Amino acid sequence: MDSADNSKVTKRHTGRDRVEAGIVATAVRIFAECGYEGTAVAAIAEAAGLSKQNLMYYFPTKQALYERVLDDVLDDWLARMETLADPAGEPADVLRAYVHAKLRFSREQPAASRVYAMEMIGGAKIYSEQIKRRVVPLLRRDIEIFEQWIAQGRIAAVDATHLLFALWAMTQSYADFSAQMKLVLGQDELTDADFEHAEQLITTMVTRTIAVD
Amino acid sequence: MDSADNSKVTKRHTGRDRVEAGIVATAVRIFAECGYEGTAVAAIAEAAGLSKQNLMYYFPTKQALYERVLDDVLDDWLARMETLADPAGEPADVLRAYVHAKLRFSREQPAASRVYAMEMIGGAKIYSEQIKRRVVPLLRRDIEIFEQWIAQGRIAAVDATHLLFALWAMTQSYADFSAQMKLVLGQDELTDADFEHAEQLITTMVTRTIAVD
DNA sequence: GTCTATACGGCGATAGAC
DNA sequence: GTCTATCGCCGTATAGAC
Repeated sequence: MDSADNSKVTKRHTGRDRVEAGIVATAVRIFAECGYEGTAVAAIAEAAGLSKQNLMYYFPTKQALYERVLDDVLDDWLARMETLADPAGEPADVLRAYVHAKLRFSREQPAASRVYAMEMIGGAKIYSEQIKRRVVPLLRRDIEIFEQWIAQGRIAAVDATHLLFALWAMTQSYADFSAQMKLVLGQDELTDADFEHAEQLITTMVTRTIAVD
Repeated sequence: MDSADNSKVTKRHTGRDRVEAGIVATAVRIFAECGYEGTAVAAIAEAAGLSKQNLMYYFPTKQALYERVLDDVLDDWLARMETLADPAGEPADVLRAYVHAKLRFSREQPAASRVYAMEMIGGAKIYSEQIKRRVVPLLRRDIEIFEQWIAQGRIAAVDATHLLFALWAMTQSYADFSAQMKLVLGQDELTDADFEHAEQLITTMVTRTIAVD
């Protein structure tokens, strides 16, 4: 369970951990591009540089690999997010940092974001229990912090739950809907400048939304 | 191409059109739930009440059916959206109507929204040409209208492109991420009240964002 | 641990009778 | 237009040699 052991110092299982990490890294990309059913284990194996049968020595089933991919996605995302919400901090600063971190995740790990999004859109048939355990409590805690701020008159009285949904949606979309954005912008890729403009606009929206009159 | 002929008055092809419409309506739901590759043609056929082979008489290939589904999704969405953007109208009113219409689409046609979203997340490998032809021009026109408003000083000077992306993301997410929202809210379904709160929050955000100082 | 070979099922698509 | 029958491929998973 404590599989977030990426340090090169650790010697135990070095070989196996390295191989697994390589497989997972490749699998994230292909699952994101083709979806769960659309992905062939053989395609992941080939891209990762081993045989299909050898891959299935490390991950006995396709679903096991898929769940491991989602585990790692959550590990990465939670590690970036857990320190952020500080009830005592200045709300505008906290929210700015929140937007920045979430947008950075969309920028740096778009495949991770997309795999998670596809699982959600399909109704989280495989992974809903993990989401309930690991994600929902954090989101509820964030909502509570927003509501404390409102009760203390530190931000305007808006719907805290839907404010969080809005934050999530706006930042997430720069990974999930980048294909459409690229078409609108007439670009092959989203650039650093695009992400800076996005961050500025979203931050502006949030700041003006929570400003007390 | 001019397949948007739903009037019951039209007698030609009545039988065939009815059957096709039934198939498409069923297919939208199943594609949304299982994805393109995860969907078996036989599953659609059974749910629609005919044999797989008979379905393939109406739609020769799975991909043809899928494209038809996306065509109909776009038809519905465009019909709801095309009359909205009015450069002469009051910006706040236009944007309120935009949010209302898009959110209503997420409420009434979540499956349609999800099929479209899944196609986008996967990189629009099948449907990007249609999106380029039918969607992108409309989005660009909306962005231009926002920029006119800014040039005229009728709304605050924000990034028009990313404002549109934000609008799209926030409204879309109530269809695409409803699974996660339901988990956070602890509800089996999103209710009318949830959508009203969403609309109020999003409208508030947009209104405060565009307000001139 | 890695490879070869193969079992097994599911699915898209086609052919042809009625 | 609808049905029965079937082909052929692909993909997961397993067995067993090295």
